[in-house]
Amino acid sequence: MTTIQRVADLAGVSTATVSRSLAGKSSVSPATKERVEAAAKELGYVVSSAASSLASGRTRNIGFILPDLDSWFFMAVLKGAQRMLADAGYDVTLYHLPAANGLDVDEPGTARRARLFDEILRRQRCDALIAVNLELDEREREALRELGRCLVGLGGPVHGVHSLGLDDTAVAYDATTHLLSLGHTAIAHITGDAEFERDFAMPATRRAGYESALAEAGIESDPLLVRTADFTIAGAYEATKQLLADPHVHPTAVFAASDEMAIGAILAARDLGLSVPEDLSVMGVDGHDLADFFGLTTIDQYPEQQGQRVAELVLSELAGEGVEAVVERLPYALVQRSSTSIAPPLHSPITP
Amino acid sequence: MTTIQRVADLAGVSTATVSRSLAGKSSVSPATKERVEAAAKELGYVVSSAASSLASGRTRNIGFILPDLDSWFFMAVLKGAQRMLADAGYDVTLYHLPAANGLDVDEPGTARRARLFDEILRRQRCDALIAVNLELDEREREALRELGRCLVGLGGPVHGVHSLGLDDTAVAYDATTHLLSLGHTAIAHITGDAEFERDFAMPATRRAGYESALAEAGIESDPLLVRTADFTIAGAYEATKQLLADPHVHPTAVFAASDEMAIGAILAARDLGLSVPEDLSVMGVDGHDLADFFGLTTIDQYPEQQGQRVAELVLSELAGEGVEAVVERLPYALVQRSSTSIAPPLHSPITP
DNA sequence: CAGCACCTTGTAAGCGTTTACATTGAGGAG
DNA sequence: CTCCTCAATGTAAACGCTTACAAGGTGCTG
Repeated sequence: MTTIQRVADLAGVSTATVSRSLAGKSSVSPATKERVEAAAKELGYVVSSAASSLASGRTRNIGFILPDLDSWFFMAVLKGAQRMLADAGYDVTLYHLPAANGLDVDEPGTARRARLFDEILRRQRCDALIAVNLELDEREREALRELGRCLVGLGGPVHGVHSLGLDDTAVAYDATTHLLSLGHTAIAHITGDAEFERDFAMPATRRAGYESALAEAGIESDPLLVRTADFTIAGAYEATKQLLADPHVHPTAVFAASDEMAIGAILAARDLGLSVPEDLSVMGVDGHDLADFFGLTTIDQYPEQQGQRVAELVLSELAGEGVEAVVERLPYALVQRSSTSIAPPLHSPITP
Repeated sequence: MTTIQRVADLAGVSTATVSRSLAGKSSVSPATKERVEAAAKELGYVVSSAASSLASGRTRNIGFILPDLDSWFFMAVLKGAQRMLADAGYDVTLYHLPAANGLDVDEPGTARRARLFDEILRRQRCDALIAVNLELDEREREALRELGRCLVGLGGPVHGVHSLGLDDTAVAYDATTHLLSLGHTAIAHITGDAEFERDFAMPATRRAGYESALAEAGIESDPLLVRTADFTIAGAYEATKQLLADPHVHPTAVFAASDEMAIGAILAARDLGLSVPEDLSVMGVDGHDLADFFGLTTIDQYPEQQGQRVAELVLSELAGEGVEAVVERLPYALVQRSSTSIAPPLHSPITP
């Protein structure tokens, strides 16, 4: 182990000067700094993060808490954040927060969740926490507050904390309005099931946006046109099949709450012999890698940039720059591709 | 901050005893242990990881190095590993290792890569490293060796290091043999481009397995039947379209090197008006979440279990149990679904 | 030329644990 | 009863760095 003492000896200065030098503090003469750097390089010296953390109270590590490791969206966000943080010299430690489904308190997921708040995060391994899409109960919120760490939420409106998020109502409103402007009136909505997704207010919010756009257009919203599924291709595929097979409704457009769901909808339509967009327009939300491939019209929310942005925010807060905005709305944009077009003349899409 | 001293005071013992107690060392009387635990709980004491690391040299943190954050496969592996490690009390820190494409040395990716080896990993933040699918050059290998940390590779055969991996030749051989056994003789192969994927020996290995199976069946392999693309749905989609449009070849089956590629192949076939499996059998490798949805016959390599397994290995090595196997072959299994069936009578699939 | 301000550097006191070693006391063997 | 062993605990020295504070110089001002 090459310690700071060795570097100090080689450079002929004290360890304090080495520390200051390497930390880029101003009060070191250029000549000394150069000598120190040369010595450090020669010895291949790198600070020990444990010692540094213990002495300074800073870890140069950011915790990234997310509800799922196998969702495309979260990974895109993580990617953006990781890159920015790494470039700033921060490591990223991953914490998986299983949904607390509230049903079964003794269930392992709940125990894991409690453990995260009671032990893991309290080990002081992180300077700051980024929490994606999570809704906390009061006890958990309190636990985080006690940590006294910088905490910023992305997506889920973490109460009383800096957070970034889409204006989900506006997003859904805009998407629906796009379909309305194409002449669609029977617009279905595929979204997540609010019951199951306790950690996740988004489905309800998006649905509200969808309904308000309809209302504004003077269209009464039909509960039969709203279907729920989990946020997967397969889930939406099933939901869409059922929707399209239902003789009581004849949607000419589907607004899905995520791109993966929208892809499921497209595949379902195809398998029922419907053409997209001739028989059915489909749009999603996200800006998924595959959106282009499927020609999917979508509301792009630039997930990778979201990650970057949240990282920036954390970095500037750590740098002591007072960040005022407690809630920041993220940008989004409608990207028009080939999965939406003007409404076909009214007919039952199942029997062309 | 509630320190160990406070706990010691409250329990009426020395800090040494508290430390021993909480670490579960044997030489503490049950009565004392109980008192210490009660005190710790009352004060909500949790050890400071920095102090503990500095004193003990152990970090309780594992580094997970991977070439990509947006590949389904890596995330599945990560998920399995993260869960197992978290349950063992370890945190997981993510390191992104951009491919060193060798072309442009000054390119930022290369700089980032160098930095990872020269600085980041040397900060001693991890007790062990798990490296997924990466090929190192000599300098990098040396850098890792110098770390003196436990290192295990998954996938990419990290030279001279414990590693887990599929027998890619056997996998491809078995897949191809499956198609042969269904009567196919014109079997195409969609795989990664070995040139571009410098960090990735797998495409070549799988291709070898594919060819050896053909050879064993007395079939001469036709270079026109082998197409390359990046490992994405979209890439394979294009490659498959070109393959199927090529008048010189008439494949009745496609073996794709990954499930995502296989899905691309299925979608391409559909878009050309071919039915899967009637006109074209398709199979992949991985065990993708979506394989079931697409009825994809595949060789499941249980990525999540791979993550668990690699985590287990690391944990037992850290526990000091001498692990002997330097290379461990991972299990896999053919899962037959509806995307493969017996070969159709010979004809050009493009003009039925 | 004294006095002052400021820049650079060194000194040394932590930071909160772990752990080698010393100490104490109890129980068992002889 | 003495001596030895061993279990349980305490003492105190690291662990490798950061940083408040002190000290020494330099150059300027008046």
